[in-house]
Amino acid sequence: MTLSLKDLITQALQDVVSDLLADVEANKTPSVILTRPKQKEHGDYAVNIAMPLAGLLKQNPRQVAETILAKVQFPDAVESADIAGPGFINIKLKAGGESDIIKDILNQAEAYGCVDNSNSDRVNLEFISANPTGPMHVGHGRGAVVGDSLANVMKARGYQVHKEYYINDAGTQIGVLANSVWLRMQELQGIDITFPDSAYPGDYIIEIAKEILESKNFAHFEAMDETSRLQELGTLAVAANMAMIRSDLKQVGIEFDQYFSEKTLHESGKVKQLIEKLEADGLIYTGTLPPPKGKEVKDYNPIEQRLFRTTDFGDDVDRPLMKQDGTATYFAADIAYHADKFERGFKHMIDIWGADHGGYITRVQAAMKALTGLNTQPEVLLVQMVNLTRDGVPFKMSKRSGTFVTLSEVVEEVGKDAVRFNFMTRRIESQFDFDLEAAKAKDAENPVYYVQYAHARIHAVLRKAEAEGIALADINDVDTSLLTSDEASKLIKMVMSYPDMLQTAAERREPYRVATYIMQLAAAFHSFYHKNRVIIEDEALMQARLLLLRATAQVIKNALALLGVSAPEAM
RNA sequence: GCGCCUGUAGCUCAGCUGGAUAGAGCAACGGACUUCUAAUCCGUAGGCCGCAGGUUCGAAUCCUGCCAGGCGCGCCA
Repeated sequence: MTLSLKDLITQALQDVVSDLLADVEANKTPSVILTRPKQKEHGDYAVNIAMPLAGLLKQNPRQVAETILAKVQFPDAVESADIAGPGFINIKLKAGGESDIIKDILNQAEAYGCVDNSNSDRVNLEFISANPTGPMHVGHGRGAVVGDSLANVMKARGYQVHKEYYINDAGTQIGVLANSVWLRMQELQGIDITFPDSAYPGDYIIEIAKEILESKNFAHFEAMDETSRLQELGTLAVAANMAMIRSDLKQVGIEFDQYFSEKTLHESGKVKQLIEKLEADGLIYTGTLPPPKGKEVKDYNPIEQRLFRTTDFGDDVDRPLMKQDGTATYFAADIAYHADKFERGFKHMIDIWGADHGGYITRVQAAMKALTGLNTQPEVLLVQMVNLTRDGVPFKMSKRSGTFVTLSEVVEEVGKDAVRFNFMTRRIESQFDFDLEAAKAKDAENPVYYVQYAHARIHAVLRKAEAEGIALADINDVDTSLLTSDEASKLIKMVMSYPDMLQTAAERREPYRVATYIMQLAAAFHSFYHKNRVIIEDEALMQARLLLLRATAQVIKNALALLGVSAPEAM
């Protein structure tokens, strides 16, 4: 891979900076960062390197900038470099200096923006992990879409990403599920039952009960003792729910590399072994936890139990790994799970959790630090809650009441593309207000149509050109330096910045940047479209514009693909 | 009480890890279709960047303290 013009300029400046600092005792050399100025008058690139340097060299910034400019050897494509304001260096490129890049875009096609790096560490990306006790709701959907897009973005930038779904198929909620199904089965047999508040009320439970009764008759379960009956029903119900979840996921275009069952951790003895190891390492002691803060605890009775010294590794309080009845806590299984990932060779783990699990981060990280000695494992991304409204009226989602809105329902109403794109338009740290009616509306409020329209519009122009018998010139014969209008320059800059944007999105785990970028790119195109007619008499300029359009369409398509959104050629 | 997240235009949100005059969309107002898709574009108006201090050449961005909202805080998962 050759260095881009931006890299060459950066390098040229960096060399001078190192040179200047050679005589000065500096702890670290400030790095040169080229930015795109907002104002056009400030040139194509701006560098602020003179400012931090001024302090180290004990000169004023403008003076430093002058020294730098006197020494630097810029590449030929640089037209001029001027000092401005408090000490910025504004760099102006020769006309068309960068426009050849759009040829690269077409040559690279689907690969534009991607890097190949098969030597990179493997990354385990765990997301969604919704309990297999019911269908996924829209809140899960946000995590799902964010996780899948992040995986795509990171893969594009050379990470080896392994997508994993952790199935919480052990624990009390499975017992509740099994019992709920059993009650519905009895009900279906005409037996009079009372359905307690503690059971899952959703209609899908009835569906599962029906399914089970179709494959095995009622007498089979009736004859069993309660424990084994609930065990078998739990297994069947989990399988049914997971099938439903997988189908929901397929509907939004998400597939996992691996579904990992919590139950297998218990059955294989991994959880037990983990506790034994921690005991052997002297990380567990007998103690009593203080009462929880904040809320009134009615009948708090202090219990002496075996506690894991997570506070030694940054946690707020030590954590129990075993319940009073001797079974493992969810936490114990979760550590075993993360330890298992580590053993499978993943030194790098990313977990995407809902905001309601925020309090869980420090203890898992503390536990993994204790087990592996690594400091930053795992990385946890918290996705804030989704607030559902219908025409502005809050819509509660609750599995208990059974009135929750499923992801599947929303996808059916709104469409996969709209759901996926909309969920990506905000940073994960901000809560998402999702209005069902607004999301259903196919109007300008839905940004996905805006960007898809840009793509379709380009293809309309290309179709028109074809219909008029205009042959696309060979890429190498097109003179891109003819693209000098303001709108063209902006559009070129946008398509050029795609790889940088992707890199930032991957490094910072911020896939929403892709969505924001596409909207900006689409805006730059629409603006160009209105001011620059493509199919015109001037053959050379027309070919240049056609090339730019093709490059733009390619970038929109590539970027949308990362978000799992289609790029229609006609709308 | 403690921890995490958030607070930017009437509304929904960006703001490229400290840069130059804080930007979009929606809503409001005014323009642009006999010409490649008006699901679009152009313009006008709209801002104590929650509040108060601090750090420095420079702060929406970093630090501290408040205020407001969300989430969480026993052997639930």
